[in-house]
Amino acid sequence: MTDIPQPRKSPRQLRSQHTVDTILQATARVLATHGYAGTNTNLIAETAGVSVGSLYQYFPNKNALIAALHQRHDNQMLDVIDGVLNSNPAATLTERVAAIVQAMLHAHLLEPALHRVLEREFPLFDTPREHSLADQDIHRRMRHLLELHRAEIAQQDRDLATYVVLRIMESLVHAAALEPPAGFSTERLEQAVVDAVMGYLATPGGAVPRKRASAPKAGKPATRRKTAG
Amino acid sequence: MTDIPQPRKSPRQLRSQHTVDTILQATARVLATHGYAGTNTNLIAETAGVSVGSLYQYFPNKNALIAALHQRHDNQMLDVIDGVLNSNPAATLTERVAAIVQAMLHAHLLEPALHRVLEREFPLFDTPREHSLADQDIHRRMRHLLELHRAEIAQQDRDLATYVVLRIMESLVHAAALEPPAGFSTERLEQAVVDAVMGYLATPGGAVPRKRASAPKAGKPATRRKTAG
Amino acid sequence: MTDIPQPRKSPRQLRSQHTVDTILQATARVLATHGYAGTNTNLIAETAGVSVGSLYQYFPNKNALIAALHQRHDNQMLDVIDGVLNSNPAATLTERVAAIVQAMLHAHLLEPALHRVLEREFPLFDTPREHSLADQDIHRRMRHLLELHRAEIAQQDRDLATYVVLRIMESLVHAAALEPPAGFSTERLEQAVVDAVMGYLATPGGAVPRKRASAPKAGKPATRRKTAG
Amino acid sequence: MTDIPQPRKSPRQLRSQHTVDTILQATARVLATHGYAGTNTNLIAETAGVSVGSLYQYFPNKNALIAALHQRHDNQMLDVIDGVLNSNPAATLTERVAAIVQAMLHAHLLEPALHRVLEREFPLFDTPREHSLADQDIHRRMRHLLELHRAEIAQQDRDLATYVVLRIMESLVHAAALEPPAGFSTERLEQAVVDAVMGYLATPGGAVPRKRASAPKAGKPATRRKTAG
DNA sequence: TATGAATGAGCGTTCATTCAT
DNA sequence: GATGAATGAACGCTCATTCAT
Repeated sequence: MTDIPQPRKSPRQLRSQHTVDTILQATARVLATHGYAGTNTNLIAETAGVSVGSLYQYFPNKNALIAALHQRHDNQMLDVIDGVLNSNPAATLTERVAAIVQAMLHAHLLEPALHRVLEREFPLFDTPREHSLADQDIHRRMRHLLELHRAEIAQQDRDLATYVVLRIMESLVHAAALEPPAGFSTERLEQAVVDAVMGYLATPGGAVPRKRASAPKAGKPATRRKTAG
Repeated sequence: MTDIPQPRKSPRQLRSQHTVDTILQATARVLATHGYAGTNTNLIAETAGVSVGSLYQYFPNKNALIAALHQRHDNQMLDVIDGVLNSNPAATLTERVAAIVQAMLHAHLLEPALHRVLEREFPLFDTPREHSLADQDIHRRMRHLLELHRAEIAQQDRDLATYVVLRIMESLVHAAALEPPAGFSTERLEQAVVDAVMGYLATPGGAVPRKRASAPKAGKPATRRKTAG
Repeated sequence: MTDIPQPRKSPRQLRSQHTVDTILQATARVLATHGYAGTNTNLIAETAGVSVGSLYQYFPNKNALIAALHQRHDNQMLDVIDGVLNSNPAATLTERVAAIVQAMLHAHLLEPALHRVLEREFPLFDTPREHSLADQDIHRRMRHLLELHRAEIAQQDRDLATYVVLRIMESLVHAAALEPPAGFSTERLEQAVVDAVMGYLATPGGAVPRKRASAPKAGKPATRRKTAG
Repeated sequence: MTDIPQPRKSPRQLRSQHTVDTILQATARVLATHGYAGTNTNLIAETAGVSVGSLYQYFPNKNALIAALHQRHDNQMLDVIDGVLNSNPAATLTERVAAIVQAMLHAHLLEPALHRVLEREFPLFDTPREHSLADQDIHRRMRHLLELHRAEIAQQDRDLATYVVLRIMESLVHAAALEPPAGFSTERLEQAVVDAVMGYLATPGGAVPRKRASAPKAGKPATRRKTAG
């Protein structure tokens, strides 16, 4: 539980790097096909065509394998955001958010079973979501994106907004990709994620009087101004 | 994995009912303090001051204990929504959403460690999110709420909206209560959840041209009409 | 393992006797339908419509139940033999053996599953087949039968013969009733048991020179005289 | 109950083979000394001087251990018959049967306690006596033996005769070796087994009128013709 | 370095038996 | 007597990890 999930040794040789990759692939496959409960290091090693001993040469323990997979996933997400940031400089925020959501969804749809497991099994869950480096990078990139489009955003606190947007994206993309509710196409769900993100950003925020407010007049929806000229 | 998490026998005598409660309390405590990996039935029984045999008299297996805890939690959430629905008939949607969010947050803050574990460990996760009865009720209630306030909502598909709103609430409330980002007060996080929900509902949706549409001109934000009047 | 399998108290009252019978019936049924591994006292009690406590009022432990069932079976066999002995005074040995075999077979065919289990599970197997009273009675009756027909028997030692005949009957009747080889009708198997018993009895016995005998001439079958004029 | 009792992996290395042997020896010893009820995998492993893990590396479950012991025993019996078949071509059927009986008895007398347990505990007893390969071989060999000596046999159906002979041998050898009745020497019991087998084979069979035949006149023994010229 | 046989603590679960009611 | 909730020792089995080869 309190293990350091770092690769035991950084593979300097090519062969080692290849072995590490193979093991990780095997871990993903076993996790996806057998679920967490059915996953064990011996099976992973066997699937990878490697001996258990070798596995432990590169990963100090089972948790490290899962942590590495999380790492990998975080990096993929990071790449997704980076890709969007670095292309089409003229795009609107909505377009960019849509592009990110679409790419995320796509990534999750490649191995839904694996992601279903990864979503639940976070080996170091004692430590309060000790953000991985990639995780911090993701935050930074997203914050940068919001900064770029600050004119299109009603939310004032961009740091908080970054956090909220990432949470919304994560949960809704997971929902859409991994446990899609019956009756809705992936396209509509995808659109819903974008709606949720953009809707939040378009909201000034903090407008609701907390507790004990004299009951507002009527059913008028939250008033909203266009966020940009 | 494919177990039926139904109590083995419904306790008829008072003594039995008490035993069941005690066991569930103990499960929550052990889960919260030891995490899922550190939780085992013998420890639960010991903590409950009960023999393992008694535990298995009422719960067919370990998973059933967790499932029961989920059930309990779902029912709490259901009560929260019901409570809001049944009070203050003149309230706006925003106020009601705010009330629900606040109550949810409050509920999660009572036993954050337990909820942290419950969030990840869903013993029946093979079954494609086979919504518990309470879960379905929650959906129904929320849909009813949106129906009541349909005039304040821009999203057309109220079924989809219900799903999205519940997902957003769940993920952001969890985030706010169980792994709050440093630097933000609970109040602000709470407000952010409301913003996200209301922002989404206020968005007409579907406005984004999908793939390969003639690239939009410029950085115009997602257009948005006032949802009502 | 070293338990005394005697009923804890002899049921003097009618109600008690009935309870005991019910429990024994239930034991038989559970044993037959669930096999030994699937049989447990709680299930037996439930099947009998009686509480476990009551069960233990009449049987000191699980083994006692099985022992009682064996007892019951032994008594049935005893009755079978008695019945044959007490009828048709003019019958030949062959006819009587045939009648016994037939009755035994019939008895086993009523509850083959039960007998299959009973055959294997003899609770006191440590004690070297401590013959039950009924068992001893059976031996006595069979010896008496052979005595009556001594003129038709070639085997000299009637005590040994009794033992052998009972063993043959038991094993072949079990085989015929409980695991009949494919391709043979019950009738033929039944006949085979009679053949085996009568064949043995018709053999003078001890005719084979032990080890180192000067090799006999040829393939002549074991010569045999008619056993009786 | 419905387990496949195949070794989990066939040990390729010498060390492995040795481990397997040791485990089987230990199983036999524990079974013989503690009985089936007193036998458990941890004890077996301990007795073998091996860890439970190792035991389960080669045997999928407890039953597989017993099944392997049965296998071993079946093979021994097979060897016994083969040995007799391949020696002394001039021997009569009686001599050969005597030799087989003697060898079987001898084999059982080496580890009577073990065989006592094995006789009762046949882990695969659900499967309708799915004869092991060795078991089938035994049948084939015995049938071949009867074929060779068909001139010395009165029973017409040699397939049925094979079955009956094997059952008789098995039950009487067990009786003689494992629970010898007081008062008889092993030699006499051995002779009795031979008598039973040869007596059965010398009987034409089927001579008994079935049910309700006009009652035969008197105590004439089962008539019997000489089986061969 | 790689292998894979071996380890053994530990877990989920059962069930014969007891005893307060 | 009868009940059935409670007990808890014990067992089958797993699997992360080690280490001799």
